[in-house]
Amino acid sequence: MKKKRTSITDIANTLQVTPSTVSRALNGGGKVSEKKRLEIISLAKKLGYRPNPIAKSLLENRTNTIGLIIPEFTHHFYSRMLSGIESVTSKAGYQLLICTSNEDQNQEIKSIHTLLDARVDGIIATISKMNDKFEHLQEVMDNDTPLVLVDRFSEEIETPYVISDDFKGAFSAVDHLCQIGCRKIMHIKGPDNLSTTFNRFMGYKEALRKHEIELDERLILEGSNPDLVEKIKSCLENNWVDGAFAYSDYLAFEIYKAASQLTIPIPGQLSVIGYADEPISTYINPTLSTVNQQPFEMGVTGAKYLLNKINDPEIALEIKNLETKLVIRESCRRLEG
Amino acid sequence: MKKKRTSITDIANTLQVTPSTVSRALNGGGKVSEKKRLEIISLAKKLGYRPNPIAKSLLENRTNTIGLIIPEFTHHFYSRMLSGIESVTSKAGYQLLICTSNEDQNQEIKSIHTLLDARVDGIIATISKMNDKFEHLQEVMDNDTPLVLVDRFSEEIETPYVISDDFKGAFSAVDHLCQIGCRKIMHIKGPDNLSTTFNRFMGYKEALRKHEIELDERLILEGSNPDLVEKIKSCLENNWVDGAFAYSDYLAFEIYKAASQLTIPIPGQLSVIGYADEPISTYINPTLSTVNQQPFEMGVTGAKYLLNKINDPEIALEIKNLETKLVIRESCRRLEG
DNA sequence: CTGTTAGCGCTTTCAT
DNA sequence: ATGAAAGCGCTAACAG
Repeated sequence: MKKKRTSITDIANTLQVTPSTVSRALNGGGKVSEKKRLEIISLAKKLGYRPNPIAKSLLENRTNTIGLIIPEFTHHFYSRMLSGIESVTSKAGYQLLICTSNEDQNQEIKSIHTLLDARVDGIIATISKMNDKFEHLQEVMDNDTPLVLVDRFSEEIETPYVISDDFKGAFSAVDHLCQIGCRKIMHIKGPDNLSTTFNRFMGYKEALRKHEIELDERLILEGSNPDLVEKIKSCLENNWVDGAFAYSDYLAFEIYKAASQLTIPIPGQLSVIGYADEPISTYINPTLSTVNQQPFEMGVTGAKYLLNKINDPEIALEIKNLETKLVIRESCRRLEG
Repeated sequence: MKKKRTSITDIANTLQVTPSTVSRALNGGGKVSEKKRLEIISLAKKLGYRPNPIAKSLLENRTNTIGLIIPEFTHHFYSRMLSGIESVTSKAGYQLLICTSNEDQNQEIKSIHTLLDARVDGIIATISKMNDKFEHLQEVMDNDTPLVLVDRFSEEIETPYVISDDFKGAFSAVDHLCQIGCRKIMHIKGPDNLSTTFNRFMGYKEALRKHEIELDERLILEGSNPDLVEKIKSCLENNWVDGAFAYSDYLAFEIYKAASQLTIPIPGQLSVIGYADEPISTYINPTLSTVNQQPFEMGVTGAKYLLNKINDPEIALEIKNLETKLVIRESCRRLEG
């Protein structure tokens, strides 16, 4: 059985005073005679007294806890975001209650209820890929629990967001490819239904438009395609491609595989840019150019905003579109001739 | 301001019964007339009643919360471990309160107190690299809060552990190098003070002994050395080396760099094995042989043990030494001639 | 079957 | 300056 911790009443009893007095002495606030104050404080220290935040929570209707829902832990992106969030919340004296959704909306709904039940003071969440229900998020808002959504955006739910400017990020990548002379630029799309997939595709198209390159439907591939590598190879073999922009660094790596199988040199014949600046991009050969989304900053920004909203619920609703950074590495080179 | 949630008393009042009755109706236990029971349940549903776990915690002196301390989020190893832990705890209806130590013992101490204050039902922790104080862990045990230490071991603290069998893991790696004909095997050590560093080094030595290879001090390098790559190069240049075992996959990658600078082919002239099976090992070229520590399993095992201990504090103290798996990839090849 | 009472640890009036 | 009392939401022991 868990040992009973010393409570304010224990101190009160041994000192022949009331709990109220002890509470006042410990919290500095009220008036207590200097003598008693010192007595109480020293006994508290001796007994290793630590206030029970649960009792306080019950009283104050706040828990000093932030709930967090992320799809999973293992992508570097989320780890970094988590670090960013943690760095802010821990400094502010908040604890983190973390749930994962595994990209499953039902689990997301369950997690929301868990967090709501736990009476967290606020929630930071990344909605799962497949999403068609929004009542649970509405529930959070109806409950006046501050909510900040990060990374993924949905038209359906009106709440503060911290997202990455995928449109500009993709645009800058493809714009770069064009500037170094690519004219036949492949794009590998991300999962359906994701705002990020859509926006990166839009950025791609806009960059082509700017450079007056006509969109070639044959060069738009679905990342979820089971024989993606074969599809890529067929594009490469037919010499349809001199540049590629992928939805993620992992999908860019698939391009590497295809190119390697056909012994097409990167960046000699093909320049490639990925997305997210995952660690993989610095390990593969040649090192991969990519778009950094600043996930740590995203976490920091989201957490700070949430804390502000907790302290001032009337704070203006904001949608922060974080700048991305184009990181050029070995996988891009100006086309000769 | 946060909206007041409907409480058991609210239901009691509107239905002209007492809170006890409502409690009984909702919890199934006691005897309540069928009629009232249905009335209460339906009203509870209508009002969206959700029990307040905080009140229950106060009463029962348990929180259904597990505290977790890890060095950081971004290493794949910890992410996987975290996933393993989460998969168990969430299924068992426990929440996770997560703190990071950033490998700083003072932060670790602070985190322990945070978790203890939060009255978590148990703690899973990976102690930080530099550690010379142990009172905080003792405090946890004195407080009768079940504690399981994972990944890193310390003689100083007697509690259940779930660790990876680093000795055997290292042994199997170096044994393999010997079997494919390596006789001059370099080792790059991990951080001082870490049980894992020590044990992997021991495994290395034992494998050499088994194959009657004399230890060559010149081939033992410190991973923390700022000009590690230069040191490695000097070993390679002098032709002292035909195999290498590194404390981590990242350190193994340093060997790749050195070899690449000297255009020494891997695995043609040099076989390399890393440790941990981090994602990097499948991305680099050639793909890196390594020792998989099964971090997910480690998390699962630690969490299960902790839950058992929470339910039965008298459970026998155990030190689980998880098996590792040698993963052979392209970076190893039998030496010709 | 249902109400009363008490209490988990703490804070906050309101008296004294 | 201090004590008494009430209450946060819930459960459990005890009376009816």
